[in-house]
Amino acid sequence: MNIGAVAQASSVSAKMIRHYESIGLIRASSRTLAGYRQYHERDVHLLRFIRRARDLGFSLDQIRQLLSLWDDPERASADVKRLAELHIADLDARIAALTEMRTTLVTLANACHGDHRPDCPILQDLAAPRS
Amino acid sequence: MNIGAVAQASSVSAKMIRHYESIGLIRASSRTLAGYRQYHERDVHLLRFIRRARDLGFSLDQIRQLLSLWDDPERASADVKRLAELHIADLDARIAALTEMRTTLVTLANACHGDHRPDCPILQDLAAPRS
DNA sequence: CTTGACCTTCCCATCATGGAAAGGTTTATG
DNA sequence: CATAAACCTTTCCATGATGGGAAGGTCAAG
Repeated sequence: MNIGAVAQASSVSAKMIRHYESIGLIRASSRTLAGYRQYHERDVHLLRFIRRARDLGFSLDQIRQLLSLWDDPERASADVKRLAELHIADLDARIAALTEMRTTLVTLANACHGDHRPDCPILQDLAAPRS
Repeated sequence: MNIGAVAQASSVSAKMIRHYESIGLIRASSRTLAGYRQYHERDVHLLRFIRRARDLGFSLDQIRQLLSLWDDPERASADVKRLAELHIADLDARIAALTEMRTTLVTLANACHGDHRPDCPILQDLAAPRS
């Protein structure tokens, strides 16, 4: 399989496959005489794993750890769970930060009459000195 | 005031003040003979405005628009409100995406016994082909 | 044999921020 | 006055994950 075929099969762009190779997240594939990368079915599995982990918000560094656990038949599920829980805590923090922004903004937007008048609590809040 | 003093007073780093100047978000300040940037109290207000908007998650591009509305005594509050509501929608989308990741991960983590055994639903899910 | 669809590498851009280097200025202190 | 500390200046580089595009080589079908 050429890179385009694996890309399509794994939903990871060719661009990203090359990038993952360059940063050592995946091993360099073999090449044809012309220098084309050659892939196999197991590479599709690997890339799908990566893609799925990305979709769950894991960073490439975390994925690196997940992959090494995936590869290790001796792994303890506790190690995987710990990684997942760290990531959940991270998601929680981000969600909380965004939610706080949202709450403040909604309050401000509700206070803004939103008509032709220049008077606006949103701008007033932005301009107010914080204590 | 030198840049360090404004930075402290506005909670915007000197680095960022120079950057905002370079991208035209704020106007270039006057300089001393030695080339030091000179700022005044109103610059502190401006930078605090920017900082506050950043804290609320507005992008620099959105802040550019907010600033031009702030500067415009003829603005309609509706214009500000519209910007805020667009941003709220954006926050909602991001919160929803993160929450979905979180939900999935929590389910997986709960299913993982998290002990010494290698057996792990989290890795199984990551490795499973998506339909 | 040409055309189009692949592939290659390399460079650049995003977004907001920070680090560090190499050098000039100002201020306080011995 | 000399020197050191604490400023300031510009310029280059890095982050994280991704994409765009250029310039050029390869392969398969018409």
